[in-house]
Amino acid sequence: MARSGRGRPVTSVDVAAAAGVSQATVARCFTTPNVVAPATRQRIEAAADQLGYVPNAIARSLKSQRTNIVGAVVPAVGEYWQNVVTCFSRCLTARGRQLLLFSFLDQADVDETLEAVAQYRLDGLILASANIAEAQLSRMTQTGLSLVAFNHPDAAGIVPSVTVDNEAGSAELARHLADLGCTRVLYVGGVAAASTDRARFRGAARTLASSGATCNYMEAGAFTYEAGYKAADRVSQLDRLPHAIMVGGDEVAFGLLDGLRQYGITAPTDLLITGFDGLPQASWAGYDLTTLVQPAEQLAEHAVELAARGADTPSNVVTPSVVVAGTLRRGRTTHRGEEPSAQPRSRPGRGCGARPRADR
Amino acid sequence: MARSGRGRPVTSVDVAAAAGVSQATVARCFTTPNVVAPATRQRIEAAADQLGYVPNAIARSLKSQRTNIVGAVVPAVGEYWQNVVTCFSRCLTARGRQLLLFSFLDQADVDETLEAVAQYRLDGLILASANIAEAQLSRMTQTGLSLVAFNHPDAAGIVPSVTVDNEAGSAELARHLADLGCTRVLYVGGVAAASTDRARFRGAARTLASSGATCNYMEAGAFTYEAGYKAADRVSQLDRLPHAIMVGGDEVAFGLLDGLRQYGITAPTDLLITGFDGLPQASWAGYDLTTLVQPAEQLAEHAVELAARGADTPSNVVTPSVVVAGTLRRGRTTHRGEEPSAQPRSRPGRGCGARPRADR
DNA sequence: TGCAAGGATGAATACGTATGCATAAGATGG
DNA sequence: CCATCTTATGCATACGTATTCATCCTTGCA
Repeated sequence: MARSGRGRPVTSVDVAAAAGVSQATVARCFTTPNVVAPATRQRIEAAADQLGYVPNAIARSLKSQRTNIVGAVVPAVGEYWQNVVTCFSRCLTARGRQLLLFSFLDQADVDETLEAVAQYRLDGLILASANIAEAQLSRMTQTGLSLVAFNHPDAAGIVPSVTVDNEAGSAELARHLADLGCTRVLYVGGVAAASTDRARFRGAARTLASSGATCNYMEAGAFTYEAGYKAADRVSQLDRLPHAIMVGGDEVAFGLLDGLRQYGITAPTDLLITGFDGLPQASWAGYDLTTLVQPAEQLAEHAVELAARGADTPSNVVTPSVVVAGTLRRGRTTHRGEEPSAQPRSRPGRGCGARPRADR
Repeated sequence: MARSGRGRPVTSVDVAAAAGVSQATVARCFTTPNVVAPATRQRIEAAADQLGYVPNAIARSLKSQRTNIVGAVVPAVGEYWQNVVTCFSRCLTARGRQLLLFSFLDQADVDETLEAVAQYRLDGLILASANIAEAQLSRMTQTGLSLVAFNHPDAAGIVPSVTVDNEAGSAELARHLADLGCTRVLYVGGVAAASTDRARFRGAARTLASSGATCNYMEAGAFTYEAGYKAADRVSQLDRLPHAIMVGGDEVAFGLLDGLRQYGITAPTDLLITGFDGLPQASWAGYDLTTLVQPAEQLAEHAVELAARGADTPSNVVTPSVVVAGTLRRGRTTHRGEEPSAQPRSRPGRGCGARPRADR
């Protein structure tokens, strides 16, 4: 963005003048280079280089009606979300798009945020939160930009949605516990109102019931470490400890583990513990948590794909919903028998899980 | 972004027609409402509401030459950065601006990224990385957009810079150790080439030397958990264990702690350990690490302030550099004497530290 | 009643690029 | 050698808003 002689930023007009061609040719040189003669192109590129010309994406967006920007509305709290944001950014950068990020603390801020979002004519918008109101979703559908709900199973019918298979994943964890002989299980959820939380509990309860095991529900109140830490108080006051505790999120599980330790309760000695998400820390030797690893990179890829697609595709195609299976990670917290292995496995690439295979 | 009758998105012209006024008046109604007559304004607002008109920020930006968007180039890895990004987003949203995020894995991608950045005429750009080349910084200075270096002490002379006081913070940690009687200290840095790493080691070495203590340097190789975990191998092979290990970053310290435990070495029994950054996990009961808490929110506030300011201010003012003091957090890892306190202090708001005071 | 001042609005233009249409020059074929 | 087709380029316009200038109407005051 060098300045031209008169202090104005350099535009394609300046380059055109310097190269002795019309502005239109300069524009073509940067969008469809193959339609301009090699000799001319060289002259233009030389002039552009010398003047320090940088195409103006704002003007380009105004004319072409596409910004090449995808927005993401994401909760401000939690390791899980921070990881997801990073994946979004990487996926978008990889396909030459930019990420406009909105992170909100309070659910109430979302309305305001969405209003601000609408002003920028984004190519797509990823709504990443398990408790955006369905009414709000329907309203956004009207606006014509391609929405994608991330990690919000209940939105599947309304807008294109991308989630891990919460119910199946939770069922897998439950089966793992049942196989280990657990018959009394406690499910510690994050926020009961979250659709992810409900789906995970459903999967656990269903599987355990079919094995003749019981599964009570307790709400931690948030998907945070502190919530888990505090939940430990209530757990310790139970008449009898359950055989196992399934926790709705890894971060909550960490808090619960640390909290229970204050009461002299440890896993796997006194009870077994599982998490959900597969955060990097789950692989850390300090916790070594059994959990369901979300293929974050793969999920992000799908979300970005759907969000960016909307820019080109007409809206007559049906809204697809993607559900990806997670992977069970067995850690020390459900490891009955000998002592923990001496060397925990190396941490799997920031918890991003398996990369999407090229052939499918 | 509802569509008008002919399928085109609704523009201020449509609203003007519906309200029986000119487009100019509609525009004024959304930018300087007080100059339009109350009655007219009401008519316009009604028409806008009914048509579902949303102002087009792209067009607005093209005309007004300011996008209201601030960019941030941030490393894709590490809890520390994820936390900072969240703070950026919050600060920007609070002042009605948006965050365009670029997260890079490989340092080599930065060049490419910066090129893409330049196309969007951002109001400001925050470069958050301790090892962006100085040559690159100088080059960016030419472009006229207001740059801010975040967490890159060495950039202070070239562009406006915002950092925690690395040297003083590290000195404070060192003094803490010296007071506890440590005379042989090992400094485990993340990346020796990073200017933050150098500043922190400088502060430690200087302070310890003046107390008659020694301070050797060891490079972990990265600011990650794994790097710390692997560094534990080398530490265990030392002839004599140091009295204390100062680690250049909390995440590295977590890895080191877990790694050392494999060798039966624990803190504070066998040696003392300090970190740097003040990540949320440092307060978790599982680690309870002594560290220097970076006032992330306050730092982000300053960075955003400087970046956003550039949009209005002429560039004749000198480039200021902000250095904010961190806060010492004493944890169990340097706690000589009785057993750990029963109830660790509650986690301080996502490690954002003290909020900026209103009165100063 | 007449005139000046001020307030509200409209007409016109600019921001920087992309693109349809027209045109000129060269290439190809009969 | 002319007709036709292809290729490269220029002209003009549109994208949607902000803003300057001019105009008209209202109001206050003499």
